Order: sequence, then C-alpha cells, then structure tokens
Amino acid sequence: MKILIIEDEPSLRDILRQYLQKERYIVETAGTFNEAITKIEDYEYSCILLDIMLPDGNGLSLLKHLKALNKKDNVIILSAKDSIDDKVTGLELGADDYLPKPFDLSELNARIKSVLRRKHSGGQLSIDNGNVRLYPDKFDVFVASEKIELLRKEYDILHFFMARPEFVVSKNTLAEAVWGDHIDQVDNFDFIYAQIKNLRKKLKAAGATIEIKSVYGLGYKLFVE
Amino acid sequence: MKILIIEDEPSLRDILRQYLQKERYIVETAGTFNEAITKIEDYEYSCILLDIMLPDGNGLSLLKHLKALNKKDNVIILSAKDSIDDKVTGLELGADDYLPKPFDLSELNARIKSVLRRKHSGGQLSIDNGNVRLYPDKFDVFVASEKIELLRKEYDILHFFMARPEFVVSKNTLAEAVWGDHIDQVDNFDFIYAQIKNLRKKLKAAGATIEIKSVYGLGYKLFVE
DNA sequence: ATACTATTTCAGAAAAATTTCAGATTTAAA
DNA sequence: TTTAAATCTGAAATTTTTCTGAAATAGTAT
Repeated sequence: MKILIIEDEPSLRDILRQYLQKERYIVETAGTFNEAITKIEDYEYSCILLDIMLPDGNGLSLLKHLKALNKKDNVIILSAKDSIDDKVTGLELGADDYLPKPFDLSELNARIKSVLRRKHSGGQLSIDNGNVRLYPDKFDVFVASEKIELLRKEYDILHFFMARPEFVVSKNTLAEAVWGDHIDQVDNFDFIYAQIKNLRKKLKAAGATIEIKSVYGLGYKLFVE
Repeated sequence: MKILIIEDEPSLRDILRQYLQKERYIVETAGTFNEAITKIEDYEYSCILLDIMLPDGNGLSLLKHLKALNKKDNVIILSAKDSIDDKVTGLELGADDYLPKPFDLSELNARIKSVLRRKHSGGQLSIDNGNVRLYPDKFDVFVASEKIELLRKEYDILHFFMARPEFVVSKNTLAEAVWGDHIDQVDNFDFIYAQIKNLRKKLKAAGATIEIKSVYGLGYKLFVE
C-alpha cells in the first residue's frame, strides 16, 4: 500500500506523512510538480494525494499526465480553496475524490480507505451513463458537469437504473428494490408512475442523454443516448 | 472534543477534570484499568490522558489494547516516575506524548492542544469558510473578525461541519461525531433539531455567509456563501 | 444545599416529499 | 378502427420530516 503525497507546504506534508505512516501505509512525498512526475512515472501508487496548487505547475495537468501514461493510480485532490471549478474539472479528469482544506485527518483516512476498497473490490466511485454521472455515496448527480437536484425516491430510482442500463426491469422488481416493503403483489403502480414522471422531467430539463423508456407490458429500461 | 482521564488517584483525577472542563473540553474519567477498557471500546476519544501506574493493570498494556482495537485515540502518558523506559516503551506503543509528574496544568493544556491540532484540521490553526473562522484549539469562532459566543454543543457541531463544507452528513453521523454515545440507531433527533436551531440563529445574527442547510430525508450540509 | 447555565424533551406548527386520485393518452392486438 | 389494458399527467391528499418556543432535566459553580 504505497501512498504518494504531493504537497509543497513542508509542515502539512510532514503531518500527513506522519499520520499515514502511523496508519501503516508506506508513504512517499513530493514537494514539486517535477518531483511528482518522476515518481509517478516510476511506480504505480495505490493512492495519490494531490494538492492542486503547486509552485511549479498546476496539479490538474498532472492528472492529464497520469491519464496520458495510462496509469491507474487513484487520486484524491486536496484543495485550499473550495473551488467548484477545480472540483468539477478534477473529477472530470479522473480524480477519485476531492477534499477541501482544511480537513480532518480522520476524514482523509476514511476517504483513502474508501478509495482503496473500491480499487480492490471492483467497486466504483461513480456510475456513468451517457452524460450522466452519479456518485452513490454522495447523493450527487451530474448531467454534463452540471449538478441536478433530485429528491430521495427519484435518486434511488435513477441509481437503480444507472446500475442496469439497457436492461428491462419490471415494475415489481423496481418497487421491491426502491420501496422494499410494498411487497405483497402491488396491483396499483400509480406511485411509480408519479416518480418516473418527475424524474424524467428533471433529466430532460438538464439535457441528459439518457432516458427511462417504458416497455409496454413489461416495465422500464434505461436507454442510453 | 472528548477527553478521557485514566487516573486512579481521586483527588488528582478531580483536579484534572475540573480544569479541563473549564477549558471547555468534555471530560470522562476512569479510575481503573477495567473501567478504562470499557470506555475505550465504546467511544473514540480526541485525547486520552493515561496514568500508567494503575492498581489493576499496567497502563502500557492499555496502549496495546488500543492498538489491537485499531483505535486512533491520541494518548498522553502521565507518569509518576520519570522513567526513561516507560517513556520509550510508551511512545513505541503509539502514545503521542509523555508528561512526567508533577506537571503544570498549563503545560498539560499546551500538550493537549498540540495533540489535538495534529489530529484535526491537517495541522492548521484555523478553519475558514466564508466569513467564518474557527480556531480548533481555542474554541473561538469569529464571523468577519467579530467573535461570537457559542455553547459547547453548538461549537462542536460547527467544527464538524466546517471541516466538511458542502458535504451531506446524516444525522446519525453527526450524532456519532458530536455526542458519541447515543449508539444504536437513534430514532428521535429532537436534540439535534434544538442545537441546529440555536446555532443557525447565532450564525445568522452575526451575519455569517455560511449556512447549515437541511437536506430533506438525508441530513445537513454546510453551505458556503 | 442553592443558583445558575446548558442541554434535552415535548407538543404543536410548518415545510417538504410522496402517494393517491381522476381523467387523459398511448399501446397492442383483434 | 375499435377496444381494453397500460401508462401518463397535474393537482389534491396524505405522510414524513424538520422546525420552533417553552418546559423539564441535567450539569456546574457558589
């Protein structure tokens, strides 16, 4: 479990290193953009903590570099400013998580664990279909990097479909998965109709390239593009 | 900010508790090894003050126990004799600091602050969001350079949110972090509602540019600007 | 002990989300 | 084309969640 810390401020770098070593990770550090590049080319880290404000280069270009090298290192961005721009751009460029400074070390640790868990168990941090991206444990949904606001049930339904694109799902299965308790053979699907309607409206309004299509007599399926 | 004092001598234990409470920490105490073990298993403290000479067990084995449980509580060892052995062994076993008795209360306080600073907020001495600045080791909060007075719970809640701006936090997570003991699935959040209400009122009255928004059905998040 | 302060509980009010309803529209097949 | 079942829709009704001020309790200091 090798972690690379890319951070120019020595004292913070040190605290991070100390803390993570205590957590039994093997830690390497880089204080500059160039130093970081060298290390990245040399080795594939389990996780990279990246401060995007570096004196000799923008951290975001480092992400591009990683992508170009076809490396699969997981990256958590650390940013001094809670800039939405940086966050969106960072996640677009393939970062796995984003943590605004200052942060709790315990919070950072949780994020690292979560990233590593995903790396090893094939789990994913986001689900993508068309221009829609859904973050399962953040309750966040983006359409073309624009965040949209969904209610709880709408979110649950979308999550369900996003995980099964192009597959036909019966209303009973959907009800079972999203509502869970309405078990005994529902004979009235009005509540599903209402939710699907609203979800469709929001997706359309945001310009999503996915669509929940109904399959007459069978159920629904998520149509991509 | 919960501190656990493990000390068998009642009068010293009492003096410590009184002093630290005055310093706005939430304090729990244990007079025996076994009592301490129970508390440690229940909760993760911000800091543990550990007298290694206990009647029913060596304090050092308590450190091992902590490690075995994979807990990350920070520990400051208090020792009657300035034994180099104990000091070395203690620090090797993961203690964060060592203070030989007798000690100044102000000295102890300084050590605690330093430990907490390391644990929280990436070592920074203030957390900023919008026009609000919070000093983790002083329990001070300023809105646009004007100090505001918060009660302890209000402060703990604000601290928690300031460390995670824009992230949705469930009421269970919040309860776990701030109250810590309400263990198994709280079903009534009235106590949270009450605190959030008062905290919001104070922030608003001071003209803060941050806001604790509720996310219906999920929890809260700190909204900046 | 008593006085004081902080925190939680309570009960009713308000806000928000979800489901129900009644009527309109679409679909597949005779 | 006609029909009956399936699906859709906007608005009303219901349920769930959150908020509020005041009272009760717990916690500290004198």
